[in-house]
Amino acid sequence: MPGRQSSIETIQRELTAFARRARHKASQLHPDLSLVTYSILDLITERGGCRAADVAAHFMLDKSTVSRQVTALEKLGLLARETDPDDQRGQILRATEAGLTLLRDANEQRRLSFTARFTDWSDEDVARFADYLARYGQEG
Amino acid sequence: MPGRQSSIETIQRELTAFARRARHKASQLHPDLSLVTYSILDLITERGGCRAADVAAHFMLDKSTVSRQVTALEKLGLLARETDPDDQRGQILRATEAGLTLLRDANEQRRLSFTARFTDWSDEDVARFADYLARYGQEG
DNA sequence: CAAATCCGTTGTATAGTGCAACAAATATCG
DNA sequence: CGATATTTGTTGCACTATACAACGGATTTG
Repeated sequence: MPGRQSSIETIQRELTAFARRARHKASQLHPDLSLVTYSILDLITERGGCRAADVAAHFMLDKSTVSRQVTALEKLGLLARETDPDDQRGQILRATEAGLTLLRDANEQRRLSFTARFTDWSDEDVARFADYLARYGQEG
Repeated sequence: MPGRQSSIETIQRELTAFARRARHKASQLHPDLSLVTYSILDLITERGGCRAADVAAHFMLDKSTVSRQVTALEKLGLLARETDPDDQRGQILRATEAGLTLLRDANEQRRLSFTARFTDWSDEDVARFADYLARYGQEG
């Protein structure tokens, strides 16, 4: 029996290892979208349009960082901004058609890559693993 | 019933979210060691001394990156290099006493931080989560 | 209305990273 | 054995992601 403390160490080690590799893999998976731009595009799409400040808060990024990433996405034609009619300070960010297409494609490639990793796993194990991760993510 | 595909999407999303935040948190946790330098110090200690090429391979980093991180760790007095007597091209990297002390301290802080996150979890759930993560990490 | 606050941009600095070129040591093969 | 290839690490260069600070415009608050 491994014991709780040793299990926690395993979790820590494995999650850290994953984090270290994530950017590398993300860029390999889809060269046009970094982990961050992908995440931004995904968030604003999921929310049906949101503001840069929301993105910054959600990802714990500085607003200047978000501003630059958004500018980059806009230059690539993947995202459009419009001034919020209710508050002229803010902008509402939305993915363009091209952005949505790319996002769908990126999601699909990521899905395939992840799916390949779970070929040996039973449906039950996949479901439980997902539950644990969701629970972990929620608590922090 | 969520279904296998949707579980895989959850896993993907949660792991991605974790990766995004990991560096940020790591630097908050211990300002002297970044996620990468911490990982390098940990690896060479766990292996009882190893070479820069091994580090690069293990973390999928370019050798130049490792070279610079190792230089930085050496300048901080956390790590020492000695030429490998069996192969004068290579160097054997080892943590110094100061490096070991800092590593132990960083590990302890990380342990506390992780432990706090699992206060609501049963021992069984923690153990299963660790098993899943280890299994996931092994297959890639 | 004046002051404080919020939103986004831009200037500046830093860390992390990869690629390419290189030098030295070692391995391989004719 | 000797020429060539490979491995190991360093350095120059470029680029991305990031934070912090200063700013200008818009809105809220007192």
